[in-house]
Amino acid sequence: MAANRPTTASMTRKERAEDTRRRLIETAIDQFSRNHYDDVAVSDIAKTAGVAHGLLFHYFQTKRGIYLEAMRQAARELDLAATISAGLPPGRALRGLFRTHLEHVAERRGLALRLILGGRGTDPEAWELFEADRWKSITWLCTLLGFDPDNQALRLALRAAVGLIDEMTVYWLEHEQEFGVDAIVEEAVHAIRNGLASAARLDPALDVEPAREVLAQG
Amino acid sequence: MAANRPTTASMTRKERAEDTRRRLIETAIDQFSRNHYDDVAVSDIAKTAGVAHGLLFHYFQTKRGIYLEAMRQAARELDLAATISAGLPPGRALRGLFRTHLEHVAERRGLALRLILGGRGTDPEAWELFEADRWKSITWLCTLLGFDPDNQALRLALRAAVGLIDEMTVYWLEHEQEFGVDAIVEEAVHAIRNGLASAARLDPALDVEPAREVLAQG
Amino acid sequence: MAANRPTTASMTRKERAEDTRRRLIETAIDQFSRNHYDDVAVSDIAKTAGVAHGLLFHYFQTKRGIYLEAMRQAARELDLAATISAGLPPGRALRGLFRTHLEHVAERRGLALRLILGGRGTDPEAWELFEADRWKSITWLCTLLGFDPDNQALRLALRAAVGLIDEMTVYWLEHEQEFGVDAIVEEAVHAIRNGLASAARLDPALDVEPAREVLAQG
Amino acid sequence: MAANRPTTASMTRKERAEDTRRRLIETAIDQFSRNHYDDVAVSDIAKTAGVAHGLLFHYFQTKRGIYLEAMRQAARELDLAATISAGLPPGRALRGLFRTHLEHVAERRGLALRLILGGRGTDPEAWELFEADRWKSITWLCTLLGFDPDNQALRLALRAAVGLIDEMTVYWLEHEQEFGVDAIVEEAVHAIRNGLASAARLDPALDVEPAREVLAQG
DNA sequence: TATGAATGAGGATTCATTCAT
DNA sequence: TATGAATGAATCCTCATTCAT
Repeated sequence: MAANRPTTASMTRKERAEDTRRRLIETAIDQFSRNHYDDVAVSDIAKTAGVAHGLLFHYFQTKRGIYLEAMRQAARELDLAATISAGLPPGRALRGLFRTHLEHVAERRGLALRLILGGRGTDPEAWELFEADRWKSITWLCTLLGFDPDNQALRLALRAAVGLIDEMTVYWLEHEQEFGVDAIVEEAVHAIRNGLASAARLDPALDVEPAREVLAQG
Repeated sequence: MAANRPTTASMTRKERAEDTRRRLIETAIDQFSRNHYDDVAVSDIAKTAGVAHGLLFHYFQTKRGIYLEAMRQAARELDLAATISAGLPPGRALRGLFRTHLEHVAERRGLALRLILGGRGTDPEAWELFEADRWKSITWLCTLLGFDPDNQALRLALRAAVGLIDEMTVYWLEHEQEFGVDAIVEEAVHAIRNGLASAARLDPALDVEPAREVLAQG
Repeated sequence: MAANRPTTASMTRKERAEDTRRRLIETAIDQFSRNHYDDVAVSDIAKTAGVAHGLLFHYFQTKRGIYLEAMRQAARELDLAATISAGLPPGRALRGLFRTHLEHVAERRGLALRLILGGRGTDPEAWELFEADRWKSITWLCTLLGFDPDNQALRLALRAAVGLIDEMTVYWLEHEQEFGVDAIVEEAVHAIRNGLASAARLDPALDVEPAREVLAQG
Repeated sequence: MAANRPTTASMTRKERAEDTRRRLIETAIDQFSRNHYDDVAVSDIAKTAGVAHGLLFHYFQTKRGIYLEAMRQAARELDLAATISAGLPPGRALRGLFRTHLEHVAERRGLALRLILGGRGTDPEAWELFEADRWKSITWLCTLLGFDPDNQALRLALRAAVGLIDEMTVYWLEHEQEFGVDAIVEEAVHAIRNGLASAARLDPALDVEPAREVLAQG
């Protein structure tokens, strides 16, 4: 689990401190993606990280402190929107984004299943962290396709489509990838396109056909 | 909170016991749908139910015992499939089922948001209880439409469609029902129909068009 | 475990009550010889005896109540002195008494190992019950041999001899009776005879030789 | 109760910790030799030791943990064999050993009466601790006298002799030492010598006379 | 006599957090 | 920065005992 890093001996005091902090967060992410907040003991995190109990409080003040820090770090790692590559045609960009996302998620299975796809069941504040990323992606997509990101019908339909994609991802992860990544990516695009159609039904003022056309081409 | 019931005086000993038990479960459902397992204290449940601390253990042995009992009861209350009315044409039946479900869910908002739609984040064993209901519904639908409920592509696509519906329901609940129930029901049916199409893309051996047609008519 | 008794149906009300009581005590002896007082739950006794929880209190008022009643019953069952047969020559009587004791003890292994031979570790009040039996036997023996049962040296030496016999019994019970009962009985008699000698050394006023002679003949 | 120790102020942090630990064990021995395991409350131990409730668990994890640690410490303190002085003639060595043992036991009356001489009635695991010491002494004695310590007859007879000695010790302790230590020591030696004779009767292959002779001289 | 629901005190254990070194 | 001893509140669970039926 621990990557090979320079030995303790070869580090300056500051580097060692930085390293300790990193190790704590790393361990925290690991524990919190396995267990619920209340089922994780700070003393366990410290012990596993090989660090004195009290030091954890020196760095993060409180249990909730290290928890949120860990969540922030996890969100950063799995941030969909962070990988958006500008300049590509929308269909291409979206497909690339989904593929990258699936790869990330497959790598960090436990983390993803519990934190990202785990649903609202977890801590609300933490959920917001990940939910914010989702909305960032939705907003980005709306803008890309020339829609008003505040349109209620669009928001409902696209958020629901993301729900579909999340659930599909879970099924895919849990069934040892019986389906190829390409097929899943394609279904994700379909989900978005169907979402646009759904939005148009809920709000007839929307003209979604051009956008659906554009996304069809990848 | 307490429903109107016959007064304590008018009950036999056994009826009073039954009532106490019911009251405990009721309270437990309430508490567990507000807070996470670890954040609920058994003593609180007992106190709220107006019952001695130890009695709870007399009935349920352990905290987890009453928790699971409460979850089972909640699942029973919100069981989609339980309301299936036989004999109707599929499209009609499905729409009726969705409508009933949405009404239930609107009534038991807190419970639904945390437990049913709350996701895998909560207790795995509890999640299974609700997940089982979902699969029961999916299986019922497959059978109704003449499909093999074990087909992997169908399973993935329909489970994903349910994910969409759940997320749509959450959005609908959280936005004070800006959209009419009818519109949501209609979108849910679309989600299922799109799911069938998705399944056919993943598994070309499937012939889904007739079923999609049938569902279009409500 | 439960002996064959007339069926419940064939009993009068009073007999049934008597039977219930007996069953409770029987169960209590069993449980208390397996576990320490605090580790036995009244509810367990009641459940095992197949009797309502509260009924136990009807009969015995308190946990300690049924405990002492059970101990008394156990003491009665294993009372050494109870089997004393008058009229025999001392050596013969003593040997018969030891043999009977060993047989009893072998039959009620669990009970004996924990309660009788278990030592002072158990409840003092219960220990007294069994200790009293021991002193009764010692007194009987002194009288039989014409000694003053209050002589301190005799008391110390004979009580110590009983300690030897008890420990020998434990060893014998735990080693599947590698040694024949006859040999053990003979060693027990030796222990008593050595006890007399020991008493004489501690209190030179005692003349024990005649008694030692008498006991040698069996 | 508390021995004279350097004041708190004069200690390093580590020394103070060590001291706290010691104080906890000391208190535990005290409590457990007065009351049965279940009748001792951890919170009482902590309070008496003047230490926070939770600290006890920091050191010993569980109630049973501190209990066994206390028993081990008690066993160490009263270990007969630990005081064996090599090089002396057997009779002399044995007598010295008995005298030391009696002195120890008289000092730690409560502890001895309940734990060491208390018998099998207490916790089996704890009993084993003390029983092991007894067998160590018996083995030492066998070796000293040139016997095979695995001989069954010897084992039975010597273990029984130890039973005699224990019971004699109890009587002696409870009767305010009416008999002098020397007399008791001498009787203990007699018990061992009689044990050897007993073994020879049970196993005629044993030649115990020389050893009995040797022990006679002290 | 018999039942088992109801009570509430008591006790082990966990754990976040503080703090002296 | 780093350590781990110390604190005490919080919580689950057990169990003897009572009592209405």
